[in-house]
Amino acid sequence: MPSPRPRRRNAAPPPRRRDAVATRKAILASARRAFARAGYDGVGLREIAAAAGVTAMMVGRYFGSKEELFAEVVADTMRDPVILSPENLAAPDFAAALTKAMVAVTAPGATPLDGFLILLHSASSPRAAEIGREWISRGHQATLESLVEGPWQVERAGLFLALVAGLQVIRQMVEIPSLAEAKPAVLEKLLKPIVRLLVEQGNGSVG
Amino acid sequence: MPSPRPRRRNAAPPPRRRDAVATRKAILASARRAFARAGYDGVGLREIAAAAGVTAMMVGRYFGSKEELFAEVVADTMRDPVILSPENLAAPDFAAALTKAMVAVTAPGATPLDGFLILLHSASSPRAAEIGREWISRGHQATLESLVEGPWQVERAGLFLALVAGLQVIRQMVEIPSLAEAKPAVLEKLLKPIVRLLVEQGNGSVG
DNA sequence: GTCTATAGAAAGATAGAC
DNA sequence: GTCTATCTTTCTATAGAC
Repeated sequence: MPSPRPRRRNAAPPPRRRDAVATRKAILASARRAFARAGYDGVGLREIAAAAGVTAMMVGRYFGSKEELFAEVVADTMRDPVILSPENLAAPDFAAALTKAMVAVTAPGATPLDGFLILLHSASSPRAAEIGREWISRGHQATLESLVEGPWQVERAGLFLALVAGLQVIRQMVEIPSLAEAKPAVLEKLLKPIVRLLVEQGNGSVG
Repeated sequence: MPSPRPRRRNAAPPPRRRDAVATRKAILASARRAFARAGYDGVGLREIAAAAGVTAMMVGRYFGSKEELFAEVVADTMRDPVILSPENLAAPDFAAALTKAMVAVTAPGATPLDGFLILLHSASSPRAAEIGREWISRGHQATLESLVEGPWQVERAGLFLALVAGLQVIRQMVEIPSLAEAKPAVLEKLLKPIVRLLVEQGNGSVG
């Protein structure tokens, strides 16, 4: 065997196609879509990689493991809140603004709130649930507690989170027609007084 | 090899230990616990079988497949509702009764509502989600629609379901401390007016 | 009726060529 | 930096002994 490797010159190794940062970004975006749709256990690294245009091995190379990839995706989606956004919090009637945003982002097919959705779909994995608990507790729960007026801020902030989670479960995850096909205006009308009860003052004398 | 099978007489084949109905019941109970804890994808047939004291093969023998076993477990848990129980529906102040039940069954560690919990944990499996959607739509949603007074029964019934689902997500699945460690009395006090808004009449003029 | 043993597919992770 | 190929484990489902 005189020439075992006659393919190419040794001087100019061809840099395949894409650079590192673009590949990493593509994998992250693909993983975000896949986890939101099928959850941590419901999707494989091969599938994520294929949708990103690379092979499964690249995922391990860039993120170490599936779990680390998941953690990064969650961090990415939780970074800028869409319901508790600065604009909504600064609105004159922020209960109304929160309600409107809540209905919009939990619409079937809507993806802006996929951070929450990823957690809901992935809660069967203990490790995934723990990652999500950290983000919600230290992020959204804390924001809400400082926002809610009146007594029992902690509990009322938690109930607000429960309401958002429940809407997402019924409308996006299980897709029960009663809410999945409901008109946004109707939902807003029904939800607004509930949100008011939770975030505005004057709820200490009920019951 | 003169006597290849000298173990036992051929006249009295020993019926191992348990009868069919007891084994089936044990498998069903084990599967219910396992699915509630880890979801459809999060648990294997081996684990379910081991907790029931049998081998994985028996599960296939009694239920055909994992999916059929799951469907039977869901049917079993959905059969008698614990929040929408006849007693609660017949209570003088049924909004208060529903609220109390809602807080009780979504307490961390509580398992009476594991039908819902199983679905939440299993929603990443498309087939499991579909099984759950059928039960909720035709069962609880229908019951609620006939119970709710006033306009928009469909949407308000759905919102009630969303509230229960959200409580279960936050308190049992993700276990956010704000609600998981909250006093039941506080939660009842905060939730009662919300439940009233949803199930009692007179909510057509808000907004 | 219950078991051991295994087939066949798919998962995550890794080695090594180029 | 990217690939093909493979290791190891784990899953569901099934065949066959007793």
